[in-house]
Amino acid sequence: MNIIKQIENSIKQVMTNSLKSCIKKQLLPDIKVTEISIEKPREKEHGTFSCNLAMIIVKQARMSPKKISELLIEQMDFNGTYIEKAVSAGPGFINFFLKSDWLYDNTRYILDNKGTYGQSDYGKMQKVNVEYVSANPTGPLHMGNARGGALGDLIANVLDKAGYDVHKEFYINDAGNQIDKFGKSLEARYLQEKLGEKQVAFPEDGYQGIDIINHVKEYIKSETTDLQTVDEKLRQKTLVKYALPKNITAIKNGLARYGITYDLWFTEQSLYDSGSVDKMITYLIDKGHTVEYDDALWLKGSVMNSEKDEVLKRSNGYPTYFAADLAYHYNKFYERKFDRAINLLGADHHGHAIRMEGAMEAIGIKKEKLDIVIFQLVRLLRDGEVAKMSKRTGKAISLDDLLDEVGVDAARFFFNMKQSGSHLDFDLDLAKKQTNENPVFYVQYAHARICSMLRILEEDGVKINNEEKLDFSLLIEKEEILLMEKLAEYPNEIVISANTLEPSRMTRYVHDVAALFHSFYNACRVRGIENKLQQQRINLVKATKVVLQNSLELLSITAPLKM
RNA sequence: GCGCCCAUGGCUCAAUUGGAUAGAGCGCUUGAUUACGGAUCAAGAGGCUUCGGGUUCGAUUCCUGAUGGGCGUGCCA
Repeated sequence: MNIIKQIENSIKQVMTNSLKSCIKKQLLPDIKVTEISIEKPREKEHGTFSCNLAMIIVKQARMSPKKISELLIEQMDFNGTYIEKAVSAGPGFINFFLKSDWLYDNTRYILDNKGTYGQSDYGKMQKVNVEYVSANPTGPLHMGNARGGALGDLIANVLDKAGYDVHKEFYINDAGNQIDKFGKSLEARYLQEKLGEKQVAFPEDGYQGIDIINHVKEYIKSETTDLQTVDEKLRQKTLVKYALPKNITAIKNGLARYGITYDLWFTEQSLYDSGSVDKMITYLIDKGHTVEYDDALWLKGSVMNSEKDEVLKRSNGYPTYFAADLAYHYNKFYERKFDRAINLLGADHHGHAIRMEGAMEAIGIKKEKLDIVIFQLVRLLRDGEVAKMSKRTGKAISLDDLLDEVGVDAARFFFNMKQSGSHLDFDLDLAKKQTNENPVFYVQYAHARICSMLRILEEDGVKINNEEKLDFSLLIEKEEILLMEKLAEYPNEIVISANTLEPSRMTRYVHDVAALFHSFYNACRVRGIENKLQQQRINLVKATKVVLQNSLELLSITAPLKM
């Protein structure tokens, strides 16, 4: 149940009926309305919900919005709703004030449902494929992957709770050019180990990372056959076959530590093995979407709204990453029948994203079915300065380094504090601080405080499991009402996040819940008060705990019992 | 050059996707505990939403121009 949506619908119904009645009584001309929108006003004095219908139909009604709103209100019938009154305000808004029952009912609902509170059927079990991180397996995970991971995982979680059938996927780029490069880099390091560093040139565009050298050293320790004498191709292939699975395992372990697991690790190579890439290319040729020049096969720019053509098959006969990615998307939509696909990409890939979106129609997929979420790049800050290198390893800071330094909870929270479109400065010092400056601790403290409160009450001999007939009618303090209102917003926050694919609002939401709880805590005592009120407050505290737990779980952040 | 993204108090970000008096956190100032965890709370100061022009009942939001920044513009992925 999503009580906000439910009430919005009931208000829409009231508005529609009232409009009909106005027209019937010829108070208003026959007005056509396509969509009535209900909003949540910023100001408390403007009610719990408001509607701007009167202002929208000004032209059709040929009347002042103020007058229209008054007519509409006169014809309203609130029977069977939570509405207490409707008031015309400002330029012509109609503000709705609700009876407190809606909050009491919802709080009861939270305790009846606990872990499933927040779940809705908004998505109607549409099959959605969410692909994120998909890091190059030629090296360790970097900060872009870390942000994409936290964001993608939260998007997947939010869609799941909003009632979509979500599949989480990692696309392993284990074919093509960069694997060649990986092999050549390994080979060069191998020969350098064997013959001396100066004797063998390292490829100009090779992978410089120390992890390549480590792979080779380990390989030499365990090697049975000396690769110096074998054929170049076989040597590279052998080294790749040794090192690539190790890298993939490291990525899997790193992400698992980060709290991310996938339904499927899809390999690019499988698209070649099954002939899907060739089929894709043939299909595009048949459709007349391609053109040949400079010994290469190109996808026409015109079919993807681009000025430039895009290479599908290189002059050396190898298909490009772009061709494989088209085959991959064909696979998602046609072979696995997803209704929707969501890809997360760093801003450094937005060129690819635009071309992919453009090319969807060319392979027979409606472009609305593919959502590419571009997130801006990350800067790490330490002592107010940009931090590029890890202090410990001297290399670029990897996900593992970050988790060692600030922990999973802080990383997950910080990467989701900002909208994907904005650049993100990750303050390492702040993430480590165990003070009120750090929002993660603020939120977790609220949860720990609730736990310790309930523990103490129990030690006092107070019954804290009194959920048979839940009554909240004594909760009338401002702090109690505000807290209950915030708890009621939870399911809708999830729906909005799923809808916009912008779930950073969830970190703000959980922070708000914590803040309102702390206010409540300071204003309303629970311990040592009259029994009836005490029971109601205990149950409010427990409902708060449920919402904190659920939203922290959504973010993959722990909800500590004490700190 | 062209394309995409961004610009909001000192700092980091919001603004229900076009709504009412632009909100939070940090920092700053003042105050609160013989009581459930002071890792908390209450209050205050701080804004020409980068700058022009346009669209309309109404613009931080949409269009357009300028300025400043990030990224892209490969037979890389």
